[in-house]
Amino acid sequence: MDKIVVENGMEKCTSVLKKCGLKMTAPRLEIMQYLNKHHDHPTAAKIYSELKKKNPSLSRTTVYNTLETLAEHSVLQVIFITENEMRYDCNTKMHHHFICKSCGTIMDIDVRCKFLDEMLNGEHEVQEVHGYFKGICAHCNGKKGKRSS
Amino acid sequence: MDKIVVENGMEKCTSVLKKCGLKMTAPRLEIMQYLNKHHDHPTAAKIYSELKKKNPSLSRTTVYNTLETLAEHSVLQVIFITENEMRYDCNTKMHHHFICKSCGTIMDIDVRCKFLDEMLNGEHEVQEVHGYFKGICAHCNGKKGKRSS
DNA sequence: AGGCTAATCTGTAATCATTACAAGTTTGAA
DNA sequence: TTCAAACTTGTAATGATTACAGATTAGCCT
Repeated sequence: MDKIVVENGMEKCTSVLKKCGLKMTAPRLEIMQYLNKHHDHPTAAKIYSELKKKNPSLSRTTVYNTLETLAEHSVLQVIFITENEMRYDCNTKMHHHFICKSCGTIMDIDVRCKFLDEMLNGEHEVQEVHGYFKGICAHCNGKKGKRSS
Repeated sequence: MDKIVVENGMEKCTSVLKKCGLKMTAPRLEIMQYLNKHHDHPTAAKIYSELKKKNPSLSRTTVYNTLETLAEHSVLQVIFITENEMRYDCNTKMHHHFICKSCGTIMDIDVRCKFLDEMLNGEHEVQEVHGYFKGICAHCNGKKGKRSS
């Protein structure tokens, strides 16, 4: 495998791995970097095919293993918004998503509704909040709305 | 296949099918009835295995086809809250779900947040809203909360 | 710097939910 | 009753994900 090259901006990734007690490996750094650069909530297949180009020895299994490991350490979030495939998001704050049924863009939506605190705290112990919306985004609607990265 | 038996409470199902321009068949009635009776958001596999007991000629494919057809006609809703499997809900009103990480119970949660109208209307065209929460339900927490069916 | 060991990576094969397809069956209308 | 379209059925295919076992490596220790 290629030697690990610490590119600009990769320091954050290495410190995250150290904090988690995980070894610093090329696949991990590459996957973390990819997710930091691409906020389009890619699938494992997309990540694999993109990274495979630069690192042909990369294994599909490694991508799955790495994503699972990083998710376990809360370095990234798994979301289910399209059928039968996991998507990954390095934004680990509680937030919702909006998928455009026309172009497929998946956007983050910050949501902080009172109902969560009011209705659920004290009764259920909420540990994760996920939400998703489907429709046609402003961009596809021809309106002036801007599309997220 | 067995003759279609219109049991008590099945009239609603037959009228729904008629309204949708769908033919009245045993699998459809059985699946609709099952979902009307069981609000635990079953998977296709669960529905299949349960209905197979009474109707051994039932095909897995039929269950999938029927669920897809009914979803297309908005007779039921597909939700993704557990990994890699679809779950079905005959409650077609916009609502969210809460899954207990301990017992697996999936509960409906009515949500009507202003943010939807305020933040999205006029820019994105929202057609579907889904949301889900994960945590430990009141029942598993030993609190007095009641569990939905 | 060199050696060691647990952690990690890799490729192949298995799993599991879902879908495709083609042939047989049935509903509902004429 | 007849018929065509709609529907059901079983088998085979698909595609994402996981299991597994052997090869490799990061990071600690000396």
